[in-house]
Amino acid sequence: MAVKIDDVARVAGVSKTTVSRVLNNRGYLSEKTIKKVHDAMEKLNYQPNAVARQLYKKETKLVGLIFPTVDNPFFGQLVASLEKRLFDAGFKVLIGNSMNDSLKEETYLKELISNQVDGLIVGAQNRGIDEYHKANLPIVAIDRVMNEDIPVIASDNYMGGKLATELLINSGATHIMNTDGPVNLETPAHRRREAYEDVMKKHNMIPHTYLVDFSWDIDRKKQEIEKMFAMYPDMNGIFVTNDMDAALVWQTATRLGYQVPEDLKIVGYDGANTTRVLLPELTTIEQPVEEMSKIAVDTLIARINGNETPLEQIIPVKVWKGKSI
Amino acid sequence: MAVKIDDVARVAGVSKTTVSRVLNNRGYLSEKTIKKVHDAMEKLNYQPNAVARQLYKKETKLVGLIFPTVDNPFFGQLVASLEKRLFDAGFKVLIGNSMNDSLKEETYLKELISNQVDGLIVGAQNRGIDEYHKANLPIVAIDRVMNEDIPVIASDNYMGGKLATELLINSGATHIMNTDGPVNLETPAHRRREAYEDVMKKHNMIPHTYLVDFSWDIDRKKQEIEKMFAMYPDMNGIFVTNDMDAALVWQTATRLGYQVPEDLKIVGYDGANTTRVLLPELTTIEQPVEEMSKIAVDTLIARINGNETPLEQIIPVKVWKGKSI
DNA sequence: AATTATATGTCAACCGGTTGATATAAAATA
DNA sequence: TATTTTATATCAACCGGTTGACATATAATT
Repeated sequence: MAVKIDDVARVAGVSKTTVSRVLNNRGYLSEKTIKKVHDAMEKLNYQPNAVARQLYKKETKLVGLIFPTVDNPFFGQLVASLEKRLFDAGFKVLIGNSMNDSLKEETYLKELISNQVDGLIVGAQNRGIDEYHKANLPIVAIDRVMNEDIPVIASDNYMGGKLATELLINSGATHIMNTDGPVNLETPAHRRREAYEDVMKKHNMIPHTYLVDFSWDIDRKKQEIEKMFAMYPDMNGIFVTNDMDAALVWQTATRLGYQVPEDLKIVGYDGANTTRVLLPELTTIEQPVEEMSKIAVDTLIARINGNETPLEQIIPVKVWKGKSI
Repeated sequence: MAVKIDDVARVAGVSKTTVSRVLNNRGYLSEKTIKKVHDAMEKLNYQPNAVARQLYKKETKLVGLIFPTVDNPFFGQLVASLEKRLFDAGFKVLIGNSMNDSLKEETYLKELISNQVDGLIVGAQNRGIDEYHKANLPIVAIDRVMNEDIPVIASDNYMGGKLATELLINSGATHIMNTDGPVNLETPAHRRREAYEDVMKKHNMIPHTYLVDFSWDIDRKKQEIEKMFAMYPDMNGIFVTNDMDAALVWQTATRLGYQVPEDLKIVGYDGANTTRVLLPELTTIEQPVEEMSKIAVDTLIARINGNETPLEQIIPVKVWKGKSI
C-alpha cells in the first residue's frame, strides 16, 4: 500500500494539515517541524499523490501535445523543444501522435480534456474537428489554422517560399516545380506555394505544383515523384515543401541520371537538426524551431494565466546553404 | 464551470449513480434510461473527469516514457511506435526527455510516480538513479541495464557488432576503428564493442575504440572525430556506434579528402526510418524498432497485470546495405 | 500585565467520480 | 393474495489530498 499523508503525519508526530502545510509551504511553520516532516517523508519515501491534489486544485500542470508523429526530424525537434520548455515552466507533457487520422486526433482531444490538461499545443493537420471549439481550454496552434480565437504560431511561410523560389531562379533554374500537400487542407504552409506562384509569375514563368501528401508512405511517395519526373522532363529546379520529400526527390533524380545541382536544383523546407546532420548538402529553408517553440509555450502560459495574446505570430526563416543549388 | 456528473443526472432526470452506471456499463439498466443519459451527456457536451475516476480507482491508464530525446531518428521512431501501441492498448503517454541529465531523469521519475502512472518504459542512459529500485511500479527498460528485477528489451547488440565488423573485414578494410560511448555507463550497447573486439582479435587485428559521447553537441563531436582522423591516419574502416555519428564521420572523411568507400569503409548502427530516407547510402545495422516496441509494451502490460515476464529479451538485427562499404 | 505575532492542532467540507449496501417498484411464482 | 424474484434507482462512504474556520499555546512586544 502506498504511503499517504496520514502516514507521514503519524511518523512525524504532527497533523495531516501540518504536513500539507509543509508540502505547500503555507502558513506558520517552525524549522523544527519542517525538519520532522521532511525526515518522515524521507524515511517513508513519500511521494504525494498528484491525482488527489489535482482533483481539489482543478489544476494538473499537464499540457497535451497533439502532433502528427515524433518520427520525423521537424516534429521530433519541435516536440523535444516544447517538452523541454514546458518542463522548465513546471508542466508535464501528455503526448498524442495523431498521424493523419482525424478519428485518432479527436479521441486524443477528448482524452486530454478528460485528463484535465491545463492547456494544449496542437500541430496536427487534420480537418473538421470541431471539438476544439467546444473545448473550453487554452489552446495554441502551430502552423495550423483552427478556430478564429485560437492563436497560431507559424514560420514565415510566404517569405520561405519566396526565398526558395528566388534561390532557384538566381542559380539559373528555368523550369521550376513545387510540391505541396492537399490544397483543401487549410494550413499556413500553403503560403509557401502562394509565394512560389507569385515569384514565378513575376519572372514570367509558369508555376506547376505537384501533390505529395504528407500521409503517404515512402513507397507511394517514391512512385509519385517518379511520375512527376516523367511528366515534367524539362524540370531543372524544384522547391520541395519538406526536407524528407526533398531527399526522395534527390535520390530519384540521381537514380534517373540527373546530376544535382547541375541538371536539377533542389531547395527543401524545414532544416531540422537531424536533416542538417544527415543531409547537410541539401539547401533548405530553415524553420525557427526554437523560437516557435518558445513563443508557443509563452503564449500558452499567458492564455492559461488568462492574459491576452496576439492571434497570429509569424517568425522569420533562414536559408541553409547546402550544395543542391 | 465544467459540466459534472450531477448536471447530467439532473438533466436526464436520474441519479448520479445511474449516470455512472451508464458510463461504466455496470448493473441493470433499461434502454430508455441509457438513452436519456446519453442524450443529456450529448446536450451538455459532458466529458467525465478522469482525475476523479483515477483517484478512486487507483489506476490512471497512464504510462510514463523516459528517453533521452525524441529529436533523434532512433528514439523518435521508438517513442512514436511505443506511443502508438500504448494508445491501442488504452494507455495515454506522459513523456520525459531526460537528455543525459541525471537530475532531470530523477525529477521525471518522481513526477511520474506522483502522477500515479500505471507503468514506465525507460530508455534513458543515466546512472545511479536508485529511485527506480524504490519505485514500486511495473517498469521495462529498453537497451539499458537497471535493477536485476527490471526486464530489459534490447536488440542483439553482440550480433550487430559482429556483423558490422565482419562486413568491414570482408569488404577489405584492414585498419578498423570503432566508436563507443563512455565505458562506465553500463548499457547493453557495449556488447557491440565487445563483439568488435572479439572479431578483430579472431582476425589478428588490433581493436581500437574511440570515445564519442552521446551527450556532446555536434561541434564537439566534429572536433573529436577530426582528432581521431589525425591520430589514426591509416584507418580504412570504421564501425560507428550510431548513424548520426556515422554521418559526421563520413562528412569529416570527405572534407579531409577520403573517398567512401574506396579509402574508408563505414558501418553505422540504428538504421532508423529517417536515416534510411535521408542517408540511404550508409551501410548500417538496423535495430528492430517495431519488434522492440511491441515486446516492450507487451511486457509492460503483462507486468501491470501481475504476470511473470522474461528478464531479458534480445531481438535479432538486420543489415541495411548502403554504399559505404 | 495586556496585547500581538507566531506555531501548531482539530475538524469538516470539498474536488468529481465509483460502488457496495439498500430501497422500491414491477413481474413472476407460490 | 401473499411472497419471492428481478429490474432499477438512491444513498452514503470512499479515494488522498487541500483549505478555511476555529482553538490553543508559546514567544515577543508594548
